[in-house]
Amino acid sequence: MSKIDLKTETKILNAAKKVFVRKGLDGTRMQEIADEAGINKSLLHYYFRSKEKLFEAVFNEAFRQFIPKVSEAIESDIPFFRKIEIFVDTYISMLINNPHIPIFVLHEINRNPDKLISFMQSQGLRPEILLKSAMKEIEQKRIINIDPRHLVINMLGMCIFPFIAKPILKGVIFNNNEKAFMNFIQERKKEIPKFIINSIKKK
Amino acid sequence: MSKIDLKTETKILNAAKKVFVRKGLDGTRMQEIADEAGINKSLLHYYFRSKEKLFEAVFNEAFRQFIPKVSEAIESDIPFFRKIEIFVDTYISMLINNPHIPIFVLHEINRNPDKLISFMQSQGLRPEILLKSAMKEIEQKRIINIDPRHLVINMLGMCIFPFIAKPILKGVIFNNNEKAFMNFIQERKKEIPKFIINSIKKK
DNA sequence: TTTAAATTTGACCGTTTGGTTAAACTAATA
DNA sequence: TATTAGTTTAACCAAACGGTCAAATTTAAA
Repeated sequence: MSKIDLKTETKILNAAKKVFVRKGLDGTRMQEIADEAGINKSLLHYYFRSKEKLFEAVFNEAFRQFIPKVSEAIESDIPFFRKIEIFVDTYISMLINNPHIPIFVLHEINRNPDKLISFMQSQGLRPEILLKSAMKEIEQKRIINIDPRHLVINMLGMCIFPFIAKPILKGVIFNNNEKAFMNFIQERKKEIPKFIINSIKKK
Repeated sequence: MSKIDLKTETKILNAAKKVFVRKGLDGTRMQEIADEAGINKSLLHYYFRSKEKLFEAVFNEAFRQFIPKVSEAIESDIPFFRKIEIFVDTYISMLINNPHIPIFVLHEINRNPDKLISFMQSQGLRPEILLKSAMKEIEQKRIINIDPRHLVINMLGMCIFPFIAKPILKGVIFNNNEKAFMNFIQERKKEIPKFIINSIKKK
């Protein structure tokens, strides 16, 4: 099935994702989604009842991607430092493939925090896994004593921030050289784990 | 001069900032700004010609705040680790007072990256100060060998990220307890420098 | 082939939007 | 007081918006 023969519903979802992620809920015009999908505007309402409903379909998928799925690696019994390396590498790789997801999800979530709560519960979101994994490591005195919540948020911040601030960083530090910036992001797959492990390992 | 007697132009700017920062450029209605300022909508166009112009006035100030002013502390000859402590403490304090600035600036910058470049040049934005300060430290072998760009971005990410992801973190980690979350943010003023210094100090 | 259901279209609608305008009001100057 | 420039208001406008609808077209079952 070639890309041009995709089911209409799929074409709409793809187009909507592209436009919503680029322009946000308010900045998006239904007509623009229709154009992007190469279909009539009425079809949007035929398949999804309203702009809000279409947005939610797109947002839910984006949000699901944004929340790292780490259960497998983290719950296994590989060494803790290796888990950090895997997490960072996996998450940054995902962000490279979906560079606009963070700013999109975080912006919409800040605009409407209420929706988040119910949605998170509907997902099997289990952040305790990461935290508990770190706590066990502290108890066993294999890393220094650090609040695992700070540790996890530090890690997430270092992974995600460059994608949100990309235009600033690219402009200020890399003279708008896209290649140099992306190369820098690749480096971070190794730099971030190194930075974290350096900080929390026992001396 | 009481708050109620502020000049109209100031009232507009305050109201516009409040609404723009909360809802973004597209999500903001001129009428809502007028209501917030307690004036007639036409006055907005009397003082600022268009929505775009009014937005730019608000955005420029927000962006100025977002870019840390650190020249003084960083350029002085206090110890490098102390500089990190001052930077983080100062920046997080500013973010506590303006918690919506990051998501606002970063969202609008991603929507229109072009505007950024010319604007940054008009400002006396000098990121090299921070980078050079770190490089000197490395040359003198007082901290481990680390790319200063990663170091700076790590620091910024850890400071800013919690404010952008606040609804998620607050919901997932703190059961929507605002006080607990804000207390956690206060902790980070000390935790982040500790985390960084731990990572880059020579052993 | 006929028929009926599903899909797609263009024309249309009511509302909301940013923006305009002319008139009213205010305050300072002469 | 008369005049004038600066300020504020209500009424209004054209364009853009999300959404509807009936007709046209396609698809597939009978």
